[in-house]
Amino acid sequence: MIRDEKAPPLVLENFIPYRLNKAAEAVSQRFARLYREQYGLTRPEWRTLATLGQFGTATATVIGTHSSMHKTKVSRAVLALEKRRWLRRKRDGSDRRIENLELTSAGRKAYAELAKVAHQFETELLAHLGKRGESGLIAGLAALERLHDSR
Amino acid sequence: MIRDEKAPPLVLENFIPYRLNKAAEAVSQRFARLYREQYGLTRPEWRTLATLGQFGTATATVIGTHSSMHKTKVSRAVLALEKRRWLRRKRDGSDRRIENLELTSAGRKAYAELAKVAHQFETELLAHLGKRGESGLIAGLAALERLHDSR
DNA sequence: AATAGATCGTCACAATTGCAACTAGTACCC
DNA sequence: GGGTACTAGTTGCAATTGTGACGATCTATT
Repeated sequence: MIRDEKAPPLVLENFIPYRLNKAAEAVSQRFARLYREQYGLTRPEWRTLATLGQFGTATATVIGTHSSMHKTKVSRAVLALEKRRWLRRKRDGSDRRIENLELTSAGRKAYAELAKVAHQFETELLAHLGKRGESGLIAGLAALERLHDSR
Repeated sequence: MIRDEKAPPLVLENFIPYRLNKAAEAVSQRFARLYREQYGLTRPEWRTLATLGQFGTATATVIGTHSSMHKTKVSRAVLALEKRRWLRRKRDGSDRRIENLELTSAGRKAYAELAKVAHQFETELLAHLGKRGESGLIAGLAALERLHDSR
């Protein structure tokens, strides 16, 4: 048995949190180009659009919870999408603190296009991973989600 | 066969890039607490320390490449670690643009402690994922890395 | 119905980051 | 060997992000 006394205590490129972060970053960047270059959206704006497209109507707080964004990020993204006339604010009948947000028809159109782009990106991504990579990644993510949800 | 015509075009919480990002973020945040609360390090500082601990000596450029950080981030992290007297700059004999960076003994001590913390964190993380989650995650990350390295 | 405490969204401010320009130095190459 | 192009690292500035406080509103308690 050979023992290497100079082995570094930690090898960054093998360290799971680092690898996970780097992989996520790379995927995000690649995907972001699709909505940034074509539509000029930022990531918070994209997430807001996606949430609203999915829900039909939502408050800023709901958007933040659903898309894991801080409320100030949501606030700014909503403002930007409103300026672009992709969403509208409607006051709530029973609670005047709340804004019920919904996409305009232009917003729904953009959402439909971007949802298609997103699906295609995901499909291609998974295809490139191969069968084993795909099922592995999905199982790994599910395990991480279970871990974090239980805290 | 029932068909739901109102199914949203995209469900964010099932979208792989989003899930990957969220999982990575959560793991990072949890790990960051260990070096932030105990040592007052930022993430760029931690990565710089880790790289330098691993390599013994490295230039700022090498640190950036190895730890996937922009050179300005490295520059600022190096300055911070230098002020803390955890690293030293040495001029290169043959190229005076280069700074050969190395940890001081205080830096090496901190690195040794943090490397241990890191390993422990990783071990516990993987243990919590279960056998299937662990091997899946590793296979998935490997597949993503192959994909990105080949671009 | 008055008060206390929570929630919703926004804003001002500070910290962090990224970009582009810069200085200093090296390499090429005619 | 003088010009040109490249590389290493830093800095100033702008954009992005996070924090804390705020006004407005709602809920619960008494």
